Amino acid sequence: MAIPAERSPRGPGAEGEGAPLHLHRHAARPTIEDVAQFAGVSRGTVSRVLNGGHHVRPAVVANVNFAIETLGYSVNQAARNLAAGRTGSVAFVVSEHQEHIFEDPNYVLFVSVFGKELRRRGRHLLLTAAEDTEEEIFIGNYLSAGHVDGALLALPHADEPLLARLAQSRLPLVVIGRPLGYEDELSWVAIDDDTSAYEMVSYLVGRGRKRIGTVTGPLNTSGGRDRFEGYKRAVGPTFRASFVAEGDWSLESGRVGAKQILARHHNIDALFAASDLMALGALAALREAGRRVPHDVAVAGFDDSVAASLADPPLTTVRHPCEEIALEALRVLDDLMEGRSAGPEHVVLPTEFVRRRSA
Amino acid sequence: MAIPAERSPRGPGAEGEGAPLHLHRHAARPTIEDVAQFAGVSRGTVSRVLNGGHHVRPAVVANVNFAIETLGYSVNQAARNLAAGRTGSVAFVVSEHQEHIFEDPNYVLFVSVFGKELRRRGRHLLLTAAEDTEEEIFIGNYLSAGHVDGALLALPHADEPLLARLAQSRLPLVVIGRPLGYEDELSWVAIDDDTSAYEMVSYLVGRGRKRIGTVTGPLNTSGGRDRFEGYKRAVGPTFRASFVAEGDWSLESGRVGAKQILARHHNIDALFAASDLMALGALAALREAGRRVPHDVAVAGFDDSVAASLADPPLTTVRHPCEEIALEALRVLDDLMEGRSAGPEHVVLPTEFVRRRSA
DNA sequence: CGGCCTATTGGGAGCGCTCCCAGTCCCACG
DNA sequence: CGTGGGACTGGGAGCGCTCCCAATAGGCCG
Repeated sequence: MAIPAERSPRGPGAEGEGAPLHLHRHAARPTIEDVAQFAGVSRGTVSRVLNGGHHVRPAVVANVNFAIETLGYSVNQAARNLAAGRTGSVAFVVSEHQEHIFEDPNYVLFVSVFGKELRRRGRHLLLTAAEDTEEEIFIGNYLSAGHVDGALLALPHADEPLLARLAQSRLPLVVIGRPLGYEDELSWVAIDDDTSAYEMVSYLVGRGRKRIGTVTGPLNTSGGRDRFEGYKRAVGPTFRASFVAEGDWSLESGRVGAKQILARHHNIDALFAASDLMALGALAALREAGRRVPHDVAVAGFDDSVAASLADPPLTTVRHPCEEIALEALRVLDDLMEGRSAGPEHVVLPTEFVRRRSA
Repeated sequence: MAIPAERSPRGPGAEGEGAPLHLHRHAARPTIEDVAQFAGVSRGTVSRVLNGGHHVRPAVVANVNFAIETLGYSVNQAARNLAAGRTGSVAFVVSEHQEHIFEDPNYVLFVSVFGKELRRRGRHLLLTAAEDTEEEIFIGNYLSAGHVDGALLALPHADEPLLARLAQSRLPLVVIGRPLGYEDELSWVAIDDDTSAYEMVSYLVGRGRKRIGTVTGPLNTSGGRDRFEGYKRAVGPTFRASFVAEGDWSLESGRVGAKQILARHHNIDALFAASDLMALGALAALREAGRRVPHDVAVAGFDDSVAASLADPPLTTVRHPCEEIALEALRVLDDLMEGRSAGPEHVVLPTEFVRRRSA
């Protein structure tokens, strides 16, 4: 019942000879019209209920919902998107080489949260990794061509041509992390890297550590730069460049960086790595050099990724609220897409000091 | 030009008073009609060109393509999907806990390949992780409700209720890896785990190793089981259960497993881990136990993931052709979705022995 | 040279929604 | 009791495609 026989076949042809085959494809998913008929209201009313139920009597809302439940109706996104003039998808753009992406648990977490949340809103997540400049151009074109309603960007490097391109398109955009050079024009969600790093290094100082080295993130990213600034502020006048090595967030770069510093100052008593992964690398380097952690050298990481608690010893680190960042970015993007926000929005989320055994 | 003034506004209202505002949204993306007009053909012809150009004169095809290029036209997926009666998306379902997923580079590679390839075909990738039974039910309903055109499954465990549920839905489905218990009814793409493992362990035997331990994958997965079978076949009558520890693919389980075997047989001279990650863990355990690799103990992994070449020493392993598997799975799924295949299709892809320094 | 067949082409119908204009109904107010 | 106005509803129009039927244009055979 409620799947009326008059659901007309595709073309005008082939009437009366028994139901045309293509009518049965997929057991005829019910449409909004079926629901309307079942509930004894009009298509318009069902649509209203589907979209928040405003201006519909509560009793009618209940009726319609009952019909929806009974018929097992679920909205056809394609039709909705076409009618509403949107695409129904949001892109998540990362510009990194694949090896790095897979290494970084944060990305995976972002993807997971974005995917789940967007599905709840009847939207899709489009994953795009810009591995080289050519890809970036393709992506830029693709995004500007109107295939997506908005985009979430995680572009660590400051010199992104993609960013410049997208900044002037009208596409709703939210950047994860502070976009160097576009802080004012674009919306972004980030943490206070500087202060977080400052607090961590101050903690090391407070524990009596005197010779504190650091493996920084890439200094052309806001995260890398700001965490380094925090470190400098905390060590104060004792700062010396020979205590610093620049890494690229990766485990390997942490190992190499720690080795360099160790070669220059065999007596360092603490090491602040700007990411957990690099801290893991540093841990390996220290082990190889025969240093005990935290007894000889205290090690601090950043991110509080899964790796941090699995490390040996578990890492003292700064919790980077990835999930909250993801949700907040989504909220800002929603506002942008629905035209609810006046201008670029900037959100800074708090971090949290996590003390474990490495420092 | 070519954006004709007669593109009618939404409703019948507000004519003649200058163009209604909403006409300008997004700079009016050109439609198939605009292209048709520009090329001097009909909508139908443009559509034909868009879909392969069959039954259209080459000269006309060229014309239409020129128009498309000139106007910067790109198809509106929502409209296409609605008209074609499909959803335009494909789900990739993984059932694993998040920590494991992020640990496994294979998944990330799959996601990347699927995403890129599907985008090329104008489809979306829907990522869904079934973290618990409740989630599985939700996903099962969601998929069966007709929100996707097909699904790719990576469900390592044999006892998947989700699998049972989906197996009887009419949804086109391709499983990555051999689905224990559903080998015949479902399509799948896999490698020959048994033979690959057999060859690897035979290699160890051929190098004169006599006491070969193994850390297996979960024995309720086809991969774990089959690699173990290959190991048993290769060691032959010298097989003893005390040389075996069951792992769960994770690094940590590799370490634990190796330690167990080491405790029982302090004189093992080779170790076959059913995954690179577990081999990495085993490497750590051996290092802690003061064994040199490969001098004292040869170590072999499986997968040839990025981790394998970064390990110290680099791992001798079996290359698992992830990318090829992904592409093949997509092809099979395409066939299924387009109704081109008669029944379930089964593909077994070749692996490759990769010799590095660990064995 | 006429008729038949096939390769092309045009364009009507419709996919399942959202939007929005016109009512319709009902209640408070004067 | 008449009227204005707000809360609800119904349903036409249209989103931009694909499908498919009918129509046209050649090409080939007898």
